[in-house]
Amino acid sequence: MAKVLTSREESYAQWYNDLVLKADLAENSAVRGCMVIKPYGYAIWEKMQRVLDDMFKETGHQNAYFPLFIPKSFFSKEAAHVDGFAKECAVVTHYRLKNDPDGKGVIVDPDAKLEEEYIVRPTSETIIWNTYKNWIQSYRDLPILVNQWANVVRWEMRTRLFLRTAEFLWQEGHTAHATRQEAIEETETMLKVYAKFAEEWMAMPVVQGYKTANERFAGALETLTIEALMQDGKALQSGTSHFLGQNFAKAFDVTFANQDGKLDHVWATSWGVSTRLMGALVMSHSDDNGLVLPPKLAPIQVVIVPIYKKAEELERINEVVDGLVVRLKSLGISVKYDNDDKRKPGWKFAEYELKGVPVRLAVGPRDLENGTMEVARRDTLTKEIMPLEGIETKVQQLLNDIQENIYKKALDFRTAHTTKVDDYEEFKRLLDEKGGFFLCHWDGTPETEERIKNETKATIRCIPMDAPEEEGQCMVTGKPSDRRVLFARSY
RNA sequence: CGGGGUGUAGCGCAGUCCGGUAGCGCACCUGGUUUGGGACCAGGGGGUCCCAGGUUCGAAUCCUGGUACCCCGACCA
Repeated sequence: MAKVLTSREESYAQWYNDLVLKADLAENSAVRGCMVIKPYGYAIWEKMQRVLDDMFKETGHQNAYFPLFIPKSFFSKEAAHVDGFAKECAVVTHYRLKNDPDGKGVIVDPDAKLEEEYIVRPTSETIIWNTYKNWIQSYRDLPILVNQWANVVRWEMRTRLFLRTAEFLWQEGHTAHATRQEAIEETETMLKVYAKFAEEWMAMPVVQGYKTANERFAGALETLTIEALMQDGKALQSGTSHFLGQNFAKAFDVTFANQDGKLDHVWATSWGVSTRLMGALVMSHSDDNGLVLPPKLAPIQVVIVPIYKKAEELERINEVVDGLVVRLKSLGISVKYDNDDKRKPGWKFAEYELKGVPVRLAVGPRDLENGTMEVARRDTLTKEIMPLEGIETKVQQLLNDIQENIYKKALDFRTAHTTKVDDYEEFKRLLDEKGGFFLCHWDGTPETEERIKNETKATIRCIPMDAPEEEGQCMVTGKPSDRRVLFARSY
């Protein structure tokens, strides 16, 4: 087969880029740092959205929509929040263009300068809390459980398709609660939703944990995260859920009367996942032949390719396949019958492999004679001949097997690349030689964390939720530590 | 924002050192033979050589300035 991708070994970054482009997921646009998500890539995102949206609804949330533009003054009300985002905000200063008096084209009309500039939202906490202020008077108005699907803009220095783009699509949940406890529970619930989505739909194992103070969201008291391990041994933060305490309520003066009639500030959370998940999906499972998609998120789960010489043969194949398509669809399987005469079987095989279609069925004259089909699975690249009779249930089972298998494969990889290390020199050595996750003792100080980051480029991805208590000594300072934390180099 | 690289047909590239009027592969169009892992043969169409200025009889090629994108770093989801 013609190699269309750079191999992972040759250059992981180039492989990723080639794959996103060649599998028709996305491409760079005329706008610096902004991508075009192509129909096939967007179809995957839509599946992600649908599943997540259902999960949000099941946990009691409703969707709403807030403005793209945020008055600069709103933005600056929460000090930590400003610090976190100020350096990467796009700003709208004018509202009109006019013809260039000196010639061709248009210029910004200097007479149309805005009284107050708008920030293009990098996240919506400020506009939302300014709004919630009007929605909340009493404990009876709480909780507010709202999510929005939106685009946001963060003017990044360096961008990579899906992993970091100047504009990206995401969802942001913003909730308001009467008690601290309830808000904390919400934060945890939503992290669990993300973890479940990552593992059961994306087939991507994640570590759930707490961010250290350094890595926390700007304005949060606690940030929970799911961290996934990519095939090149780097971590990818794949979703975050923040306990915001009363910070935004105080900044925007959002109070409510509790059951005792006393005024209190509202407790807040926010949580989000973005199109970055697309990058995570690509880097979790794919190989040098192309994309490998989990069946549960694949836009096309089964593709059927006819093999024929004459038009009469195709007609006979069509008859057989048409019935099968109906049976597969009735099982809820998304199937594409590609009997396009302009492409040949070999071309189609390669194309659907590149695009990560989990199962491919091929039917030719031999199969018509024998009452069989050739069944090929993308994850293992294996093929077998199966009887046509009852093949739809076999295919359904196969899709489940593939979903499980790629999860297991990713989990095995993570297990093999998660190392307990107690010695700092060994940590540095293994970080270069092996990569992956490292479980190490840390003295809990931002200074030590910073030092490790500067010296090794590894950061604390999280303090895992399930980390067992374990007496130990910080690998750098030797000071006491009561549990191991998760280190890695990351995207 | 620093370092490196690249802009030539829809895509991938050669040609640039050493100036002479643009080429290869894929894709596309026509016809035929093909079709169980990216088919083959024959014919054909397609270019402001990133932009602007300069040098020259003549610039894809040399000079000056600009611009866009990619990769590596610092910053971040």
